[in-house]
Amino acid sequence: MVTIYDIAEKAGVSAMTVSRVINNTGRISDKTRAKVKRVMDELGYVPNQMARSLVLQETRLLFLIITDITNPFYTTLARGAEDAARKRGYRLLFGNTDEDPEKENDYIDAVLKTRADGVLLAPAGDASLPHLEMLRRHNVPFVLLDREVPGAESDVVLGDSKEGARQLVKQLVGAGHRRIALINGSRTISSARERLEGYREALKLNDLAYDEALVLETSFGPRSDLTGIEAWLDGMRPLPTAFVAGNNVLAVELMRTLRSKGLRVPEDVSLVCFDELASYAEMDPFLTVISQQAYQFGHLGMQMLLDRIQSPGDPAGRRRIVLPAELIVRRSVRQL
Amino acid sequence: MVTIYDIAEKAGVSAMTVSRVINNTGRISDKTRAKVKRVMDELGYVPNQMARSLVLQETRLLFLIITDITNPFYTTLARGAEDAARKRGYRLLFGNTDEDPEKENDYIDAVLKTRADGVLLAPAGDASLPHLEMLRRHNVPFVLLDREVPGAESDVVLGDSKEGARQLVKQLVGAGHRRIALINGSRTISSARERLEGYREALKLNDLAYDEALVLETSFGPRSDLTGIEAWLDGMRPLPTAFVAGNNVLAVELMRTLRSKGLRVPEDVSLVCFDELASYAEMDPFLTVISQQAYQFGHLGMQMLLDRIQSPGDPAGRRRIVLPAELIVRRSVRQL
DNA sequence: GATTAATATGTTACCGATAACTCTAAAGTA
DNA sequence: TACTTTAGAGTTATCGGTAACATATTAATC
Repeated sequence: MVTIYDIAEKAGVSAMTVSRVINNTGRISDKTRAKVKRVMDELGYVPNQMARSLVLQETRLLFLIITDITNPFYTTLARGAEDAARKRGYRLLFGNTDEDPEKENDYIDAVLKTRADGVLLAPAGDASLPHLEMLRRHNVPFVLLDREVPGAESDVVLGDSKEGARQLVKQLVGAGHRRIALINGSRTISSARERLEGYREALKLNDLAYDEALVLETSFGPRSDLTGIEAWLDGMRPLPTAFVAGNNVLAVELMRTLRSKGLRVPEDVSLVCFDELASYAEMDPFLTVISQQAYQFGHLGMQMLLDRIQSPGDPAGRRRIVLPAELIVRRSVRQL
Repeated sequence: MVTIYDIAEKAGVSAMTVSRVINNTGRISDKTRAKVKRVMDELGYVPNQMARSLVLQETRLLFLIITDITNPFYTTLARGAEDAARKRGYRLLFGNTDEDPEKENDYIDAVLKTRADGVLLAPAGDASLPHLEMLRRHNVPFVLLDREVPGAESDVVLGDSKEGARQLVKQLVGAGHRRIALINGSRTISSARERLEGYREALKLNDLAYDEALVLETSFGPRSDLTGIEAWLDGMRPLPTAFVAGNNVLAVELMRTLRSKGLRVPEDVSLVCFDELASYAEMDPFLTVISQQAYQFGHLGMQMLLDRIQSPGDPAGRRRIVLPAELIVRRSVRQL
């Protein structure tokens, strides 16, 4: 590997002069600068970022840790985060946890070892608290995305899950449904709790009883973790006329299972959910959903993070952004 | 930040002893080891990866550079690559180029600056050649995914695009179609060329004339780059009875445009394409596709890369893996 | 022409780790 | 007992950069 010392020797100057040319600092005569640059080109010099970071105590590296890289909500979010990071000269490392606190722990470890300047994290769940404490202990700024962690007073960008759930239920009730089921993620995840609560509130508001049998708590994905849907369906008699799914992955799995039982949506049962399925859903817009501004989650979150990083002394308290939920009515609800 | 020197001082040993405890090298008495470990825990020590890499000349960091992070083909591929990398103790950095050679150049630059141990690259196109030469010049092992670059003798994992295109056309011809259009990615991309060629071969084999007007060359995505579909459709008289799309993004865009013109698939026109749309496509399997083993692209590619990295002296020539194309027949082709 | 100021460059120390070598004391050997 | 091993540590140099200070020119000022 070519180093500044190689350049320095060949150009007949000191290493410091080369460093100055690279960083455009200090004063350098045009002649020297030209000579150094020529030698750099000749030898194909590329600065060693590690050596730089070591002395500068700054890596310009950020981590984005998400729970499911195949979920379009998160990839869209990732794009938003990446755009914002690039714009301000930071590089972004992605991590994928599959909602597994173990894997998340591995990534937190990587963050610390790498001395990343900050972290954008969609936490696996409440069990992420020790990880956040770890980050705080090591003074690594972080912003949570999509989910809160009780006990961690952190910056966070959330969707309005409770209101979203209310709207979905309201939509169903408006279409005449009275037996409405909910398939949801784990209660260890704040957004799942909020969605359940919104669902219950909306039921109460419409004088519908809450029936535990109509609620399935499973996982937000990835799909291999989704179990028990079939048994749940078989256990409900009579079958609900409508379903609310806590996210896109659940909606898909539920729909697949319904189909395997010969049940069609919306002819036989109605279905609404959180999140768009994919950009491909636009091909044949079908599901009535609460659409979340995935890109904004990443973009705003990244901006908050960079603000924290670039003004570390700023005493400003915790920042909490709640993005509104938008109901998009399509064709998956049948009017009873 | 806590360093080995802090540990050393507090434990009353030298920094080297601490290093030995961390890496489990050399000889250390149980007593000393225990003492050092205790101090490490107390102070919450985390090794500085950069300092380590600097002296070891190895980062255990790999880059995966893909062209579209919102395309499920690539996210599935990414998962395959990540799994393989984790298993062997490497960390993975993702980059997203949007098929833009400029952005790709930025990432190649990042690879070099970071001194990553290797790169897995889905090249933006033939214009990526200088980037590959750059990597070679700096002795960074790399493996290409999904696309070849003429002039670069590199390891590569490909799909059998030509055969895939042949099968798609054959399927259409078998259903009675004789006026078959192709919407494809840029000819600067090897897989687009192969798909075009397979399309032409299959036409010839079935005594159908090749008509340039029936072929649109646009982009494999992201969607904002897709233009000219509507004008192309309007220019074809009569309209083809069937379409082949060069990938999933194109299929979606085409379908959306067709729908906006009041044309339904398959009632009015038939459509087949490369790649699954998303895992969500399984919800309501509809499109007849050539399904590629996206996970395997990433997994095998990563294994090849790690093999290269871990036996650098190995003189073995270029390795080229071609994964077979599998036709999955569903409901998007109408029998004429 | 001597002094001061500005410009251009060099020297040294350090960031946080590890390799290679050295040293010391206790154990083993003849 | 004298000599060799060996276990368990320490010292020093180095990886590739940059900050801070020092120095040598050249130009400006009186």
